[in-house]
Amino acid sequence: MTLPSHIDPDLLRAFVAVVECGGFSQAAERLLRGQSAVSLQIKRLEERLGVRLLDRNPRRVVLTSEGELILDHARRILSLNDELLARLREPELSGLVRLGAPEDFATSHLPNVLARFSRSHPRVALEVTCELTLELLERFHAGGLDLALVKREPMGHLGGVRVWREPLVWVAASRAVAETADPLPLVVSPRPCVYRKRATDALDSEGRSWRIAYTCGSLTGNHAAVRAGLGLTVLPKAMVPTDLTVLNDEMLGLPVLADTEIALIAAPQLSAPAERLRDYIVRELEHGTQ
Amino acid sequence: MTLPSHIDPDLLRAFVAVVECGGFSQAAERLLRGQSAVSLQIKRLEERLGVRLLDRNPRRVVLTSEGELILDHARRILSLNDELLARLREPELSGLVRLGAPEDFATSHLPNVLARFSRSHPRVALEVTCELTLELLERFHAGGLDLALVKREPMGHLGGVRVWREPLVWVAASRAVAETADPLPLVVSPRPCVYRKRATDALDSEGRSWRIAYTCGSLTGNHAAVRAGLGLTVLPKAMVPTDLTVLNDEMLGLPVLADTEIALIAAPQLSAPAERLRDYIVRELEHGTQ
DNA sequence: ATCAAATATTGAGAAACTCAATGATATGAG
DNA sequence: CTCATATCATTGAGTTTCTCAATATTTGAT
Repeated sequence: MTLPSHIDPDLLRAFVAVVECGGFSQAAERLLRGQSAVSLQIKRLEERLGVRLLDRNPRRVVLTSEGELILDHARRILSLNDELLARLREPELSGLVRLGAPEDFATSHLPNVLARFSRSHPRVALEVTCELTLELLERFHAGGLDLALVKREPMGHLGGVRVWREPLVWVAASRAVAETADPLPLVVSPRPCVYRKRATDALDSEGRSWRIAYTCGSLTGNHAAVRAGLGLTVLPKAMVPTDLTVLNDEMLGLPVLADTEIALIAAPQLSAPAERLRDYIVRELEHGTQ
Repeated sequence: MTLPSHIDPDLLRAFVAVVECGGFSQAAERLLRGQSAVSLQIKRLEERLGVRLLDRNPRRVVLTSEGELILDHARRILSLNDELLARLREPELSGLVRLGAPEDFATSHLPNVLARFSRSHPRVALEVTCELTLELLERFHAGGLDLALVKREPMGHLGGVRVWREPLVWVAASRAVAETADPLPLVVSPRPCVYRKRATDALDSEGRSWRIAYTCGSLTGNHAAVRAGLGLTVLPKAMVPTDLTVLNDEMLGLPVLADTEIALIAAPQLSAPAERLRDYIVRELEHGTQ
């Protein structure tokens, strides 16, 4: 006996209705269908799946263990189904969404997500602002952004939903840079930069001396400086340019860095398009390295 | 024009196939079906949804914006569908899963989840161990647990997947306890307790003096002590017994506490039932207050 | 035993689906 | 400009599947 490759949602709906109503007849009423139809639907479902889903007694209907196993799935499928239809019913979204993001994130993981979003919402204009996290927060709280992706200190209470987590690593043009230099030369973004703080705090707590060798507001500027051998920097693992070297912590006595967390924060009363983008980002990034 | 309430997954599969193959004919081949069938399927889908999904040219097929909007959803529905079927194909799971959890979590949010799991996997035995987080970790690393839910310091690098996050609050029998007493009397679990450390660290960093007034290994024991006015304790917000009072931080000068994070960690080579439970817990708790 | 309440079955009619063949259309080579 | 070609659209017949209404069967309580 071979299982089919598709399950008719109609059958699943009947199944869920029977479970929730506690009987075939009540379910039939709710489904605006005859009792025999429901009976046959359940029978069909059971036949196709090759398992018994419900134990029928004249008094009550109870789930078998296979029924339990499926119930969750069935509900999820139905809710996706409904969501899809609901989305088609509502008019096409249009408007402007102002999104803030740190430059590194905006140039690495974000573009694909935004591109897909934009293709399915051609009348929504996206305005992306790239700044350092603390500046983004300022702008956000001043009402200048609908949504912002910010680097969150693990302790932080900014609220928001975490959408990304990634190890932070030390990066240099070659191992030599870290081996020889004693005040460790750092290449980082200017002052309120989260990674900069993360790096210097970690070094301080190990009593290792450091100095700022180069500072540049632009990410690629910093990459260039590192490439030129001016010093080390700190980057999320997935964003290390291929021609730079990740420094293995233990070997060089560099401190371990806490993971980066990127969280999405949203203004109190979002417009419909902003709300949609929020949901989209959360869902798309949800599988980011946990 | 009224939308139907169900979408035939078969049609969605055809739609996705056309998008992925870049054409009706290739899709037909993949679906083991005639080209006209695919053409009609797409037509039906478009008619039912009331939107045009694909722009057809003899050279290539491109998604409309509505198509983009749906594609994600369609893929998700199909993958749930497949997952459900895959699950039915495999033999019934059986065996033992050893799960560790802190007592508070094990008595609050966990039971429902485990009950549902157990109903759909009647041949899987669950052995739940309640201990303090650090003891759980010890036991876990000694190979004594397949899965463990542990309180994670936000900084922590235990790995694992976060499954729960909840504000931590100060709790007492009445406001009076915190107002009058100067060395703040605390009711907490014995030593390696995460909350205990969280509380005393927070107090220390504000220079507020405290003393341990009562210590008990059992959660309900601690509740009783608090109820009797012996001191304050710290609890996740949702777990405060109704007859105890949550102390509003600012008023009493109590420090703000970082959120609790509960993470699920898993042994390297999980048995099939343990793997299933892991997935189940992650999914079920995924909507816990972010 | 008998009854009441529930589900199961049956057969007929309607609807939907697939196929194979044919029609229509845009693209690019000559 | 014309035509060959690859591609999707349409048509009509045959088949399968679904629903309904009526009827049979099952089960547990009295």
